[in-house]
This record gives sequence, C-alpha cells and structure tokens, in this order.
Amino acid sequence: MTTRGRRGPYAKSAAKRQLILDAALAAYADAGTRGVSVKDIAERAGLTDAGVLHHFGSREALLTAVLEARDAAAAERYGEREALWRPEMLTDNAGTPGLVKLFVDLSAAAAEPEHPAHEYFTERYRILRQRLSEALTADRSGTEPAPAGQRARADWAARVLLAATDGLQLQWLLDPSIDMAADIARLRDTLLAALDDPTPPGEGEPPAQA
Amino acid sequence: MTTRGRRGPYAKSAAKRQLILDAALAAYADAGTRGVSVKDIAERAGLTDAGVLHHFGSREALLTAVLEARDAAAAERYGEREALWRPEMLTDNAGTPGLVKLFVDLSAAAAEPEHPAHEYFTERYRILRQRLSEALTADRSGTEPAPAGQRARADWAARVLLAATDGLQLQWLLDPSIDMAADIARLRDTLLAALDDPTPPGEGEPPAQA
DNA sequence: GTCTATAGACCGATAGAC
DNA sequence: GTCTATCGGTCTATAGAC
Repeated sequence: MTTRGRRGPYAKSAAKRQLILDAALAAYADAGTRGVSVKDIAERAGLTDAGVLHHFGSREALLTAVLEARDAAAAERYGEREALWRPEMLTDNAGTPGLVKLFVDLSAAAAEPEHPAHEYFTERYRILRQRLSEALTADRSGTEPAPAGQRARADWAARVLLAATDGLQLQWLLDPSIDMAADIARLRDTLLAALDDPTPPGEGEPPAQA
Repeated sequence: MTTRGRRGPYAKSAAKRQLILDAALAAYADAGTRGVSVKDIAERAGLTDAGVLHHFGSREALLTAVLEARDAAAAERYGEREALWRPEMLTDNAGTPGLVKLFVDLSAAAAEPEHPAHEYFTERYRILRQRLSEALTADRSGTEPAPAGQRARADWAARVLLAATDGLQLQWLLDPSIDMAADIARLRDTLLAALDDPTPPGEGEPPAQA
C-alpha cells in the first residue's frame, strides 16, 4: 500500500514484490496449462521458495496478488471502468491459457470464506455486476433515469453476461477453437435487445438480488 | 465396464469401486467448500489411501469417476437426453457446493491434454452442446427441418447457455444468494426468442464452429 | 485379486541463523 | 531481508501378506 517512490523501509520490499509478481506472471504465461509451484516462481525471480513466501505470506496470497496485478494491467490498458468486461479482454486472455486456468482455479478455491482471495473475488464480481448493469442501461437510448423493474432486468443481464464470459473461458480451455470474443459480443447485443423489448420472454420480472 | 450382476473376477471389484465412489460423493457433499484428500475418502470407505488408489489408479482418475457417477445419477433422475442442462440440475447443485467446486476445479485441471479427465470433459461438452442445440431448435414451432444459418445460431445459443450455467455456478459459490435456476431459465427463454427473431442483433451470422 | 505397509518425491509452511 | 533446514501433509509406487 505505501508504495511511494520515497526511500523508506518498504521501498526495497515493494520493488522485490513487483519482481516476484512479474516472475509469477511469466511463469503462468508460459506454463501453458501445467501447474506452477512456488519454487518455479522463486527460481525465475532468483530466490528460494522461502524467500518468496516471506514477501507474500502464503502461496494463495501470492496468487491473489497475481490476479490483482493482472486486473491492474487491464485497467491501465482499457480504462478503469470498462476494462474487465470488454470483449477485447477475452482476446487477450486467449493468449495466456495459464492465467485463465489460474483464474478458474482460484475462483473455485476462493469459495472458502477463509481463503485470502475470497474478498477479492466477491468484491470483484459485485463491482463488475454493478458497472456492467449501469453500462447496459446507459447504452439504451431515450428512456427515463431509472424505470423501476428495468433495473432488475439490467442486473440480471449483467449477471448472465459475466457468467457466460467465465463459462466460455472454461469451454475454451478444453477446446481452443471457440471464438470467445465473438460469442460474447453477440450475447451482449442479444441481451441489449431483450432489455429494450417491452414484452420480456418470461412471465414475471427476473429475481431481484445482488 | 463389465459390471454384470453375475459373479466373476470383477464382481467384488465393481462393488468396492461403487462403495468408494459413494464415500467420495459423501465426502464432497459434506466437505462444504473445503478440500478433500484421498485419505478422507479412504477413511469413509474403511480402507487405507493406498487401498483406494488400487481401484482407481490415481487421485485424478478417482475424481473423474466421481463426476461420471454424478452425471449417471442425474441421467437416471431426469432422463438421458435432458439431464445435464435442465434448470432443476442447478437447484440440485445448490445443495452440494463441494461437488460444484470439484467440477470447477477438475474442469480447469482437465485443460491439460494428459489429464485423465480431459477426454471426459471435452466429450461431455461436445455432447451437451449438440443435444442442447437440437433441443433449442426443436422447441421452435412451425419451421422447416434445418434452415442453414439457423443451425449456427442454435449452436451459438447452446454454447452460451452452457457457459452461463457454469459461470453462474462460480458466482454462486462466492455469493449463494444468487438464484441460478431462475436466471438460467430466463436466459433460455431470451435465447429462444432471439432464435425466432428474423432480424438478429449482430450484423452477420455467429461464428460457425464446434 | 485385494489390500496394507512402507518408502520416496514434492510441496507449502515455519523457525532460526546470518 | 534472505537463506538453510526441517516438518507435516499429500500423492505415488512397490513389495508382499492375505
């Protein structure tokens, strides 16, 4: 957190953490689909495994930091608000199956409430759903500010679009011939059209929740 | 494979395998979201871990068999064709987060081509996509057999619906307040409506692939 | 055929020296 | 802040008892 350029007790530490993170990113990037151990990362960074764990506390905390670093990189590229759900992200991801696999692995492991990545993931999805829901309603032209039930419909669309994105990455890991970006772009368009449609397909409104 | 009721060289073996599978199912069912080791399963089955592995060869092969057993149980309940993509499945799954987590874990690990579950997953998705695509076109009333580009659109809808199902389970692991079955049922209806719509949202046809 | 006992390899975590 | 050493745990492999 105190990662100022000033010199101080954490200056060297922060630099070393970054070095380790870069090593981990590289390790996962070219691990293809194979597993990555703390030792693998340590060797790339020129340390022992104990040295690496000293900086992050645990393997899982380190991996969580890797995903955060990846999100930060995406935010820098595509902008804070839209970065994480743009179809371009899927095209990028298609280049690094190792990181996609890490994401899926960790998100399953993070279901455990005590897992260091638990809060990261719950918060990530909460924010993504919210931003995406807003973006989906904003794209719709010529309507009043917040027409009651439309908010719930947009929330549903956001949940479903994010879910399809994650699930499609899973299918893509098993069958790389799938064109994730194209499939998702089309789904986004379909959902937008459905939001405009005055007569929704199901009977009532979608369930209103997180 | 040769699991006839007749007595023979494999009769006892098959029964023991089933006993171990049941133990594993139970272990994952009440593990909640925590991890399960071979030893945990072995203790439930009244064996040592080595004894368990004797019947399945490796931990990963055992876990693959667990998922197959789960699919078989679902097929018996809901019928061979529809079992694996019916919304009711999601309601069932909501009762066993451990098994959902196992599914996500394994499907990521199975991206590795050498993984014992690799073929199981690739084949599972292939069949599911095909059946679901057929079901989606069959539900549409009053059209000709196979109108060219509509086939590609149904394939796309099947990919996306399956993906959303998997991805929603991921979000649900992190936030159990999500109503998976309701969200998916609504998406299915929306996709069906989109397939009937003569003017698709995107410009061209969806990518035609697996 | 079935299972146990045992030993090895690997991994993550931790304590302590420097 | 980093390394060495070590420990507990998990999976794997094998030899042999039943």
